[in-house]
Amino acid sequence: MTDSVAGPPGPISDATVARRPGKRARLAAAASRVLHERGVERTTLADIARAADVPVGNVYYYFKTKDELVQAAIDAHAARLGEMIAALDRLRTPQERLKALIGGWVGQRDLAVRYGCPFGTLCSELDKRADGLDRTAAEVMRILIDWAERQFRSMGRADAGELAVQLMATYQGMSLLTNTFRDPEIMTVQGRRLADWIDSLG
Amino acid sequence: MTDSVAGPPGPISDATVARRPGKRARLAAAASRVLHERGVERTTLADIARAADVPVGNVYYYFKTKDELVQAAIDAHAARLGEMIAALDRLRTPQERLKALIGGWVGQRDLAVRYGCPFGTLCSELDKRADGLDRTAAEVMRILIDWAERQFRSMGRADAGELAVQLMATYQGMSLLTNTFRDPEIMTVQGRRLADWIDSLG
Amino acid sequence: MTDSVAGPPGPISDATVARRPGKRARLAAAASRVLHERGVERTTLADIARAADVPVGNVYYYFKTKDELVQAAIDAHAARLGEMIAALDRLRTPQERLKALIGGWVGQRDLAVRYGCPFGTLCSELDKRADGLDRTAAEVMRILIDWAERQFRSMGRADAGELAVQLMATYQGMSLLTNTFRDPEIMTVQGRRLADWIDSLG
Amino acid sequence: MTDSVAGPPGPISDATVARRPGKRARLAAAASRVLHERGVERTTLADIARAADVPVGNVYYYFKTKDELVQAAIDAHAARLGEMIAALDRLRTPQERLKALIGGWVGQRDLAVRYGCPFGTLCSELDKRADGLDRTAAEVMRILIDWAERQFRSMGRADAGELAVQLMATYQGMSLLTNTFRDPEIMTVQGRRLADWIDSLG
DNA sequence: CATGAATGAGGATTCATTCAT
DNA sequence: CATGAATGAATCCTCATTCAT
Repeated sequence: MTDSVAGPPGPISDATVARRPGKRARLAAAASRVLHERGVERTTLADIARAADVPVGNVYYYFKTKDELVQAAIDAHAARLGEMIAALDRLRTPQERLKALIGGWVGQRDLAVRYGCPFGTLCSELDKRADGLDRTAAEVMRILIDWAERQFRSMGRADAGELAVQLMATYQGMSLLTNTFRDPEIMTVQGRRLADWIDSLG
Repeated sequence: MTDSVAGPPGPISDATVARRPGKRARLAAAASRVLHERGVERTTLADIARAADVPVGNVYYYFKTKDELVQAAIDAHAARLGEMIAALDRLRTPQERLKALIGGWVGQRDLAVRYGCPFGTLCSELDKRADGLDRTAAEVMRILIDWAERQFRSMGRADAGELAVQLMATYQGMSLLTNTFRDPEIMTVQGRRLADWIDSLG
Repeated sequence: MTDSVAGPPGPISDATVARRPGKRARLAAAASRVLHERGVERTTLADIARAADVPVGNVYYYFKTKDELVQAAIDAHAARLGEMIAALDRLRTPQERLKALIGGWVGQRDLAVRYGCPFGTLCSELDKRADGLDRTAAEVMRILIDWAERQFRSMGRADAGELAVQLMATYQGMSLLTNTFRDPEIMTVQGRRLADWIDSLG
Repeated sequence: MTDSVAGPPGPISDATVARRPGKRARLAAAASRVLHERGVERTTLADIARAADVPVGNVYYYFKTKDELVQAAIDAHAARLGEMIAALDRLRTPQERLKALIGGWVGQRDLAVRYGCPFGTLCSELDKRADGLDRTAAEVMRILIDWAERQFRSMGRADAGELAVQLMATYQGMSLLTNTFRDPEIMTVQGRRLADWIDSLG
């Protein structure tokens, strides 16, 4: 999953990397950002190429279709998610970890105001497409829910699965409302309520 | 707001309605449905015309642009929302009303599985567009939040506003997850949790 | 030629005229004006119908095609031209008549600034069309040139025909430049030069 | 001004020109010709593409809108005008230069018969459009008037400006009448009269 | 006669994808 | 490997003209 955002296809030699450092990664990163900002359907390949400072015709050397670029963006999200989880796991208690997660969400409230949750909006749009990208996106979403479930479980909650879904649902919903009403306060207030809720679970 | 889904343009006489019963309304209804199913960007005017069984060229007699059709779909949502609220208001206590609202959401879980919340996905997509449709959609979303706030207030809650946002956010998020994971159980389970939460508020 | 702007088709009874006084004439007048302002190709039947305050569907009772409306506008020009010539003919000398003609042109300079010569722009556009309307327009243009030729002839000029063409050409050209540069002064200055030229011819 | 008819977009290298010799220029030339023949409004992009032997979809690689194609046609006129003026300036006296200009007009009388003055008809049509193309066209028209004014001034005429406008107006008008009456003789006769007039100015 | 409504043939424009060098 | 250029299928929208009542 992280492989596909690492380098060009084929045997990765130092020479290749030296010649074109991270052109593929740049495209994946640009795709991730632009797809969030403009939405999947409104984003053209030219948009992504421009954002990555890669000539349009060259994009197809790295990604054969637009779908593959979307897939790369999903993978980029997965990679970032992995890093985030690794960082959270360094904290002591599950409560701390969950509240740190929530804190991260609230910290990104300005992005939510403008474009909503980077991954939620993606899932929402991908559902309308015939390709199987929505399944891949679901898998990535599942990673975080499973992680949260583990936290709730280690807090001794028998309904850990339901709590994890509730946490993620509330986050997705508050991101959507924050975006709809262009109001960062929604993130702040609901984030605080979520943290209190975590504390109340014992 | 209901006007635009009622009849053809110009003065609406009985004769007119008798001659062409609800072609405009049919288009608005079709727009509402198809936009939900396929998403705003992927829906073509031909799609809507076909769904309403109206020749493509004729659509423009009723709606001058695609945007106006989207607006009509928003208005249709607003109208349905108005009816729903009127029905809910016939119930005795705010708790009953809120739980009836939640029950309605859960009852529509199969739709959520396939396409997500009809209005949330619309808001999410409209945000990416330059036109002002997202503002109109926000107003409609506001209506239900304000209604919920009134219920919480009449339950004596000082934090009624925050509770209303939380309720709506959770609904939006659980719809999104239901859609993403194609799992109606999410609606059932989270709906039950929401109802319990209402009861717990006293 | 004037007949076609007078009344509805079929036997013209007083009753008919009384019922719908000048609806056809109103359409012809509106066509004449709007075609000048917007140009033939950019003018829609709806534009003309609106300007004449006649329902769109009703236009076809009076004019079966857009071409017929253009023809009616040409006829309206011819009618006005006839009246103008009749008025000019009441003046004493050919010099007076020609200079009155020029004075009339200069008096309409604000219209020329905005839209050019009503008839010249029409001739110019009609030439690009496959229909025979350009021939009709040419006939109308010929009327005024012939009239001018008669004036020059009665001034004793053997080259009356050439002078008439020169007069009309200069008028058409100064109208075009006035319109292109949006400068009414061009009409005033060149009008004065034309008048001086008339005087210089003896 | 000549730039836009020179080559494809982006930095113009010899290699580029070698690879695709003048496709953009071909489109501009085709636009210039077809717009004159059919008029701006009646010319479709497909017409121009066909005349340039370029696939329709490819036109947009060179010109983002139809307006840009019109602009390119204007620029092509400006370029030709520049060449013509350069050639005229090689003649000895202003009288010779002006009469050579008139001679050129008369030499193109067959084109005038069929379609009118290439630039005058353009100015006439562009005036009806909301875009700013009419202003650009006016600038090009101004170039020739200013040049003529310089000739009249170097002939010692204090009213050089008025004379220049008169010259251009007469040309525009005689082109229009030539086109309207489909009579090349008008160009010949009025051209001779213009030449005589130049001589009479001393 | 009157008129709101219907119809379908274009026309401009966009864009994912492919190709030639 | 790189890249400007090419391609054609869609899509939104307009409008003259016709129709039903």
